[in-house]
Amino acid sequence: MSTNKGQNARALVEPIALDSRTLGDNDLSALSLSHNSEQYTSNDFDAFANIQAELECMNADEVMTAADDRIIIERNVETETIVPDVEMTEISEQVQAEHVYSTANQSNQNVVFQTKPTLQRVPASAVQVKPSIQATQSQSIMIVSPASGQGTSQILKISHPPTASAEQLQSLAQTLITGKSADGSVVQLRSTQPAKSIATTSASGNITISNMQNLKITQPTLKRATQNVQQGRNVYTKMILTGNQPQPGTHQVLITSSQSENQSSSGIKFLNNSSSSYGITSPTKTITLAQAQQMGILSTNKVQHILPSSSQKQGMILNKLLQTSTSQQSKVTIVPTNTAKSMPTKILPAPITNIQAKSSNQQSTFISSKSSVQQSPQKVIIRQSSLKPGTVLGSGQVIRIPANQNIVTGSNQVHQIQMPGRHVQYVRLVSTSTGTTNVVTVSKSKPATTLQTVGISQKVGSQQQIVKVVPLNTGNQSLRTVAPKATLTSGSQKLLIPAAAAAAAAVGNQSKSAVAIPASALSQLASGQAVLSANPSVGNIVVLPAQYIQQQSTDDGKLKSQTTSGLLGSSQSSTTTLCVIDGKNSQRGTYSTVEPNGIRPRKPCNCTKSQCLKLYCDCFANGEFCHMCNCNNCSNNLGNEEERQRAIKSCLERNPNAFRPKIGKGRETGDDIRRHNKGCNCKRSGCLKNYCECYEAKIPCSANCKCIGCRNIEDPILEKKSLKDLTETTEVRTTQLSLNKAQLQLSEMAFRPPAVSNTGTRQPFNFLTDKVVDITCQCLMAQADEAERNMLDDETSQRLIIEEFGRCLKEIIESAHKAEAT
DNA sequence: GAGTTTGAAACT
DNA sequence: CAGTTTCAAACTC
Repeated sequence: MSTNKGQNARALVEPIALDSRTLGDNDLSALSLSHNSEQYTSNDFDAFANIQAELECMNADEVMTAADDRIIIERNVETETIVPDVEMTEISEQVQAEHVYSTANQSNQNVVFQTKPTLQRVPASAVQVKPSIQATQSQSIMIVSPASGQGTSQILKISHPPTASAEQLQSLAQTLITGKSADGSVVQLRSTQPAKSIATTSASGNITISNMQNLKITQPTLKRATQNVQQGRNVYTKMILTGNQPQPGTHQVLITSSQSENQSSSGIKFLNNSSSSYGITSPTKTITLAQAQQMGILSTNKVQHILPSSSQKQGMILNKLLQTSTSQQSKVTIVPTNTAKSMPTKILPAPITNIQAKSSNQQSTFISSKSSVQQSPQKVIIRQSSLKPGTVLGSGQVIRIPANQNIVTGSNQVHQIQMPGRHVQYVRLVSTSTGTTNVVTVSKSKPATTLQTVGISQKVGSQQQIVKVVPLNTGNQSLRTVAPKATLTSGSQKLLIPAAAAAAAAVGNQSKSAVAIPASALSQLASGQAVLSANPSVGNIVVLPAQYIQQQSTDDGKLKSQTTSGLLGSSQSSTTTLCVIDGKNSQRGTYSTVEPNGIRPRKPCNCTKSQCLKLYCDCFANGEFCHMCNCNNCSNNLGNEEERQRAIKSCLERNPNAFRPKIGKGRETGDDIRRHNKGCNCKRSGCLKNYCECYEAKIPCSANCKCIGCRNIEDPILEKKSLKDLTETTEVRTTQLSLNKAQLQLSEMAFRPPAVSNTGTRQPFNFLTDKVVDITCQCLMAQADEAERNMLDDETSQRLIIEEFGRCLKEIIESAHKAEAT
């Protein structure tokens, strides 16, 4: 295992999408955990995952070599701390049952499993458990390789306390491996019966065959891991592996499965009840079903991951993976950790200051505990569920943060913002090697989920820099900002992004549909600026420097949380907005156009009377704080959070969907055609100006619109034309339609002559009623208009009009003859 | 940059 | 729910 010392912290936050279809608001609330500022700097970390699972899909021959019974990873291995993703899909047969498996085995074990490529079930004969000779660490490695020896092998690393017993490891491994059903869609977290099927080759004699069913079932000892079961919608089954002797280093493994109404979901929760710090000395890692899913162990279908709450009020909402069933085999995402400089991955942005590099005797093959936190590269990744499994993210440690995780205002914290009906926002923050933080990815969130903000603190040099990420509402603005309307370049504030960073961002877009922004670029962004991702699949996020929030908090002293339910817009509009506030740039009222990397600052508002607390204000409507705007008497800021919340509430009372995106995707056809959810009401613009929200969003008006004289129709031919051409073309069409209509009316009127004349005979002139004459005149006028529009000379125009008149007369006469015949 | 137009939001 | 007013952005000059 190579190590990369000196690499600076790297933080990636990848979005994890939540699916409202599988996870309702209640469900989210049930899973919601709040976080305070001390969450990651105190013993609260103890509540987080303690078991690290590392899977890596690689060729069996290159995976590892066994030397002295010690597993050596010859390849850079990334460590990942994953905050459980939540997905309500799989049904667990164990409902509301919590099992605590207590063991007190002090021996450390390295376990090697071999199973079938499908990993659906571990054949008894295929499983081997090999204790590591140098079992001085609390980590075990399981190699899952195809029984045939062909294909890719997967490494499952499990960090566990020294007291972890072989049974625990086996059970855990077995559970993980058996977490995939035969069809790849059902995840069963039931306690497997690995003991019966596991043949141990352990020479230590510590490994015994245990049946998990025989384990002591107790009430969960994890007070913080409470799961709210909401009326049977989501029931979680917890299997807890815990040490009998709570002590530093003792770890608990909580495997949680949930059951929802229509979909069953499973989750694995790893909890650490020890009081030991979440430091390097006891690297902990949590693997969720989502992770397992992504690693290929589990099906990509519907896996729910749940993270343990850290404290009584600190709950962590699990992210729900949105991935639908994919026939594609999941690959293991390999994020090369800085092997030499790698540091234990933390769940969520752990406070770097509290992490001490203790080169413990721990021999984690995957995690290097040598580097200090400041020096260790740290990458926080909120993984977007929609991403294909196996996407190579790059090197660095990975931290997965649940999309709906609550974040309490404070430095180093992850914020959760409850957004009823809104999508989860994703942010990937990547710190460069120089210690700067990069906002890499903002992904699209799902409705009926909660938004989360992520605060990441990192050391930049000797100064710690904290960046807060606040989800934003997407909407038309984002759409139009992305639109090639780059007309405000002059005088606009520049978003300086190094070319290298831009290139990196481009690379990120290729693999992750993400936009990378170097910290330096972020620092250059004016506060309140919105960085939009050209990627339509990303969500909106506002990044606020911690100091800004802190300052605001200090100013009014009442800033507590960024939880603004309903404040932030959902991101169905599938665009991402990053609002980076660093407080450094004082330029106001300007914004730049879309950057080459698709990032664009937010446009400032100019509100004067609304205090930016009404939907008139785009900032407010998009769930953003006004910053660097031109507004007057603005209350859309942290200093007026109370008032702002009232305004949000008021808006939601008037319209519960007030903060939902106006532009959605058509569901009926299953395509991705965007449409205005509410529709426009244009009357005079013909829906051909930006007054029209549909036109502004570059989408044709739909049946939802109540516009008058709409010309914003979906016509591929017309779309290629300019506005002027479009207008003219539309006029031509209108004229032709009127002409055709008049002609049709004439034909119909002529064919239906009036009543018989007094003489009893039907003469042609009897058909020349006023109506027929009127229609004939309309035909002639329409023809005249058409000739004029075509810029025809008078002679030609007259000829056409006369010809039209002749046609009318002919039709009248023919109609008369038909009438006589009848 | 001032004034006008426009349509969404807010209000009645 | 329809009509009116308010508002800020879009637009024009």
